[in-house]
This record gives sequence, structure tokens and C-alpha cells, in this order.
Amino acid sequence: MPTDARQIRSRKALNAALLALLEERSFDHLTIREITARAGTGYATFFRHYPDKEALLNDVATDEIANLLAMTVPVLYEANSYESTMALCRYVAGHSRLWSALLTGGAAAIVREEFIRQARSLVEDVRDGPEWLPSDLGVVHGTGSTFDILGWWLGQENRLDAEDVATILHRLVIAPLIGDKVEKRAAAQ
Amino acid sequence: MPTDARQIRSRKALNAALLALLEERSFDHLTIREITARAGTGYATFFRHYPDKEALLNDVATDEIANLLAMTVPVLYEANSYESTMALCRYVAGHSRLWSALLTGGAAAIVREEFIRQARSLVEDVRDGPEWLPSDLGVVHGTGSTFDILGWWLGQENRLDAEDVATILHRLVIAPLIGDKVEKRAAAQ
Amino acid sequence: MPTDARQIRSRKALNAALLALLEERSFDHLTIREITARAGTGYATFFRHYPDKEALLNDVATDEIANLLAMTVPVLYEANSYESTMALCRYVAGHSRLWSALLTGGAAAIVREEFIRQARSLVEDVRDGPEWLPSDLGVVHGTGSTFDILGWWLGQENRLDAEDVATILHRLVIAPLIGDKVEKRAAAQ
Amino acid sequence: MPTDARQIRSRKALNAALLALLEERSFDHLTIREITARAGTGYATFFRHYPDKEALLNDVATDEIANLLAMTVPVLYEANSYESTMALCRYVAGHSRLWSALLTGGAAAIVREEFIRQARSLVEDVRDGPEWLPSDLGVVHGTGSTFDILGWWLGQENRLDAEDVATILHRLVIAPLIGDKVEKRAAAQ
DNA sequence: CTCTAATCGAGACGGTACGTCGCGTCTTACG
DNA sequence: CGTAAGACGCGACGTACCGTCTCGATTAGAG
Repeated sequence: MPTDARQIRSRKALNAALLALLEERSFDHLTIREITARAGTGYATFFRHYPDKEALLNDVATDEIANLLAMTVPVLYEANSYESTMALCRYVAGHSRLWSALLTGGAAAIVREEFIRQARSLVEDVRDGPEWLPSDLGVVHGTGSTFDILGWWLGQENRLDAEDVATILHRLVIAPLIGDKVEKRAAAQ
Repeated sequence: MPTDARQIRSRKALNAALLALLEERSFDHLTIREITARAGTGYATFFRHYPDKEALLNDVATDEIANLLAMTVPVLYEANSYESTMALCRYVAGHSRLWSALLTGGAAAIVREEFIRQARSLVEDVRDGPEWLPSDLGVVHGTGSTFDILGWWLGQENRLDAEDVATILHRLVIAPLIGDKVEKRAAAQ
Repeated sequence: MPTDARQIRSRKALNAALLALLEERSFDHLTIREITARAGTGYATFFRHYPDKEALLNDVATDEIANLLAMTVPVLYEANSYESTMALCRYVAGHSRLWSALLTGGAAAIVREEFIRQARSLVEDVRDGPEWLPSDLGVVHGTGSTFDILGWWLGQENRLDAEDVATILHRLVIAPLIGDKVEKRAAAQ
Repeated sequence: MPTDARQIRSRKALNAALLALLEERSFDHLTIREITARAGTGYATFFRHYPDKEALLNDVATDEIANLLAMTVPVLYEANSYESTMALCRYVAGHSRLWSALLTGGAAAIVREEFIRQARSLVEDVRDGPEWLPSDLGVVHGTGSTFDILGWWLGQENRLDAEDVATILHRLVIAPLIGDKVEKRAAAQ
């Protein structure tokens, strides 16, 4: 972690510039020159902080992905899965600015892969679900679908409420994976 | 459609070369020079057939995607959705060489997007599912998840039988979308 | 020499096309495709007649250059050099269409070099002028300057009469080379 | 004018490489890749300095041409034209390395045209020679012939002395243009 | 006048050079 | 004396032409 104030300023500027540009164009088609121009830093300065474009994306996304995963994975084990799903959706809604960029921006596909990759290494060998469902596939499907549904949600003009999305997510993804029926009672409250 | 024997030969060579290289490396990191070298054609010849790399990928994938979608979408409407799911899995197993490249190769993300894009424009305004589920999200989730599960399947060392995959696919994706319970009876036969 | 009517037609068309295009653009910047398009022949047909662009230019120019040289070289030996100069100018005036293309068109530099090359090999070791003037330089200067003056003449909007040009040519080039004073008497007639 | 040491180094390397290659091959048949390879610079660097091959040639030649012209044109007006001609020849002999490349190398034709072009725009409307000689033709012939004779001189194995060439140049070109007889007296000294 | 072989148009192909763009490194001039 | 500015080597891009080649379609001239 850098302590020099200038370094911190540069990193923040680069991160913000990347997120801003991802709302306009696909990640692959961004150039480092564009990012540095937007960030207001020198071109070479970029390389003093990151070896390449992907590294910057990682720096922006990896922590956030870990945070989100920390809320997603337990959903599959929690006693009350619907409540957990709700918490997940509320968290995303609370950070919608950043997650809009990551879930619907030009880097969605890359972030999605990283999301699943982290999930896989997190759950490794831990879970034992129903016998008809290979555990690895459960993780891939669960995290992938969750990512997609959240991405769809944030990509809409008129966004649904977090509650509605939680319901959908639970019915389409969570419940089929764990056979939970709790949602209806929770929703009935 | 070209009729000249030379054009047909070149196109086939380029298509095959792309599929071969996709088994080794990510689509973005392929160069056109590599593709033409592998195909045994001249570099400039590539551009006589396709404006860019993406166009070649489309030429390879679009028709196959349409075929697969023609089997996927009806699954959601068929009386016996489990049988339809089985048919889908058997079709993929029957063309596993090509679909391995498209589903698990370096272009999976792009093919996935095209798969969903085609599905969306196919189903446009047609379907009316349960009221709690926006129809567009149903399509995105259904096709996306199907794509992922098939991709996971073909990416495994020891592949499951088509029947097992159909069961999983039906339980995780199809049934939750349409509330069908038919699978169990069918599987019981 | 081809006898087939089709071959003759093609060659003529190509020759004419080259001359026409040379009035518009430099020889180097002409493409064979342009020439064949202008000639109304197929692209490959060009190569059935000439191995490359230069060969076509040679076919157009070489004979004409030889003709002109046959009138130029003797000028330096003739008893009455001014009369010979006049004859030369009249000949050029009589074929001004072709010579305009060759002397002022986009191939002038190449034709000039060929003109001097032919002259050099024609006069080889023959001439013995004044001792202060190396014979080879005499040829180079004589033919080169003649070419330039004729080129300047045909490139003018309002062309001088052949007589005036002959006078200039004789005073500037011929007389200094051979010390002839005959012109004045001839002009006085 | 660039001040950055790297830019200056690159430009010098490119200029030298061009002159070196011109001693071996014709300008048209040089490729930019060859020039940069010889210069030891990257291919793209060429275009950071010059838009094309011609621009590099100009950069090499234009100043030198201007210098030489500054000595050539006055020859026609100076009181003692023979002395001026001598000075011209001595100047060329003093820079024979460079002028050999420009006058006899593969770019001679192009340099020649530029030489005449500059002379024409320099003398524009100034000179009034004898009435039988159009002033523009006088310039074209004078500069063109001077160029040729100097080129012939530097192209010889055993070069004549500058004095001899000055004599030839004066007798063949200068004197006929201006009617000067001074040379003989000067040479007689 | 007919048949057969040469010539033609069309244009795809393998090459090679072009001029452009972006990367990641490394030097330089300036503050 | 440190840092931004940016020149550089590299390598892929997409374009343009070259000269070769394979097609049928046509057409000239020998029989």
C-alpha cells in the first residue's frame, strides 16, 4: 500500500477514470492513453502503478468482488437463504454506482470470470450438495446466474426494488440449488 | 454464398484454423496472422473474406448458435419440457467437437453474448411467464444459464452422460422458469 | 510480332491507355490495374503482353526514341548543322502528340535516361571532338540538353515555331559543341 | 527544429542511411524498412519524422540544393562569369561526398527536378536575357545542364580537376547563355 | 462454314510494403 | 534532483498492388 500522497492521488484518478470510461466503451477498446488523459496524469505514470490495463481493472474490481462474494456464498448455507439473498441485493443497491460499472460496463465479461474464479477457489471441496449435482457446477451456476441477474437489474432503465430482485434471484437460482422454501414465508411478513 | 472452389477452400481453412487455435488460446490474443498461418492462406486473403476477426468468429458461430437456439427456446413452451431438454443435450453431445470450441474455447464469452443476443431478438415480446418474472430477464437467465451448464459439461475431463446433464439443466434452470414437474415422471421411466 | 487480331487490339489499347494516363499522372504512380481499366482489357491480359509496367513503356517509347536519335546524332557531324537542327524540330512538331506525352508526361525522366543511354551506345568511341571536351560528356550534354529544350517547347501553352526553337537549340547546344557558325547565314536567308 | 537529443540522433541516422543506400540502389526501389534497418531505428520512427520517403529526401537535399543554387544563379549575372563558375566547381568538389550521392545516386532525377524547380522560383521574372531566348528556358537549360555536367563529373572514375570542369561548363553552358568571352583571358593567367 | 485452339474477362490467391496505432520502456528537459 | 512529457523499438493492423493462377466464354482462322 502506497503512503505517498501523490501516489494515492494518481491511483484514485486512474481508478475513477477507468470506471468512467467503462460506462462508454468496452474494456478491450480502451487505450491506456485514454485512461491517463481522462485521469489527468502522465502516460508513463500509469506504468509506475500498474503493469498493464488488466492490473488496473483488477485493482478496481478484486476487492469489491471479494466483498460481494463474501455475501453471496453463504447464501447457499444460511438457514434463512431468502434473508441472505435480500441482504445481498441491498448491498448491491447500496453500491450501485460502482457495481453498475462492473456488472454492465464494458468489462462485465472479465469481471464475471473473475467473480466465478474467486468463488470456485473459495468453495473448493467444501460443499456437498445433492448427489445429482456436481458441487463445482453448483458454484459456477450459482455465482454466474447471480451475477447475470444483478447485472440485468442494474442495466435496466427503471430498476425494480431490491426486494423484487431478491425474490426472483431466490426463486430462479437459490431455491433450486438448495431446495429451500423459506422465501414464501419471509415474503409474507 | 461464394461458388468459386478457391473461395470455399479458403473460408473452410480459415474457419478450421480459428476453431483449432481457440482450443489453445483466448480469442482476443489470437492474431489474424496466426490464423492465416495456421490456415495456410495468405494474410491478405483473410480480408477478402472477413472485415475482421469478429466477422470470422460470427461466420463460424452464428449458424450453429441459431441451430442450438432453435432447440433451446421451445424448451420453455413444450408440453414435455424434460424431453426437449434431453433432445437439446443430445444434440450438443452429437456436435461436441464444434461446441467444445465455442463453449469452452477462448471465445466463450463472445459466443455467449451472441447466444443471448439472438435469443432476445427471437423471443421479443412473445413470451408471458409468471408475473413476478420480467420476460426479458427470463430469456437472459434461461439462455445464459443453459449456455454455462453446457459449457461446464463439455469442459470436464470425464463428461457426464447427456441424460444426467439434461436432468441438472431441467432442475436448475427450466423447471424454475416454467414450474414444470414432468421431469421426474419422465426420468422414472 | 503477333498476328492474331485480338492480340493486336489489346496491345494497341494498352499503349494508348498508357499515353493517355501519362498526361495526367506520373509513371511511378500509375497502377497496372488503372492502365488495363482505361484500356478496357482484363487485368491478367496485361501480363500476357508485357512482364511489367516498364516493358510497356519501352514498347511505346523505344522505337520513337531511336527514330529521334537517328535525327539528333548526325546533327553534330553534318556539314550544315543548322539545317539538321531544323529538320529535327520539324520532325518533333510533326509528331507532337506522342512526343508531348514522352517529353512532358509523367515518364519524362525515364524516357530521358533511355534517350541518353541509346545515344551513348550509338556514338560509342566514334566521335572525336575538341580536346578540352571528353567525348562522352559531349554526348550526354548534347542529347540531354536537346531533350530538355524540346520538352520545354512542347510543354508551353503557346508554342514557339519550330524555326525559333531550332535557332535556340543551335545557339545554346549545337554550336558550342561543334563551333559551327553556319546558323546565322541560314537564318539570314 | 527539434531540440531533443533523441530526435536529432534519429534524423541524422535516417539521413545518413538514405545517402548510403542511394549509392547502391535507385531511390524508387528503396523501401522505408531498408532505410530504418540501415539507420538502426524502428520502422515506425521513420514516420514520426517524415510523412514519406520523398520528405526524407527533401530534408537531405533541399538545403544543399539551395546552397548550390546560391552559387549557380549569380554566375549568369556576375561580371566575371568564369571566376564564378570556378567557385561553383570548387564548392562541389569540396562537398563531393554528399553531392556524389545527390548527383549520381539513385535519386538524381528527383534532385534534378527539385534543383530546376527551385531555380525557376528563384529567378522568377527577374532576368532579361537576349530577345531570342525565353527567360524561363534560359533558367531551365542553364540549371539543368549545369546539374548534368556536374553529375557526369562526379560519376567518373578518374575525376577531372575542378578547373577543367569549370572551363567545360563555361564554354558549353554559361558563355552561350550570356555571350561572355572572359574565360579565355582568365584561363590564360 | 465449321471446329478447334488461342485469347480473352474476371477475379481469387500468396506475397510484400505501406502507413497507423497502441504497448511498455527509457531518455530527456524542465521545474 | 525528481517527475511529466514524450520519443523510441516493437509488432499487429487493414490497405494496395504486384505477378501468378484458374476458370469459363468468345472468337479467330485453319481446314
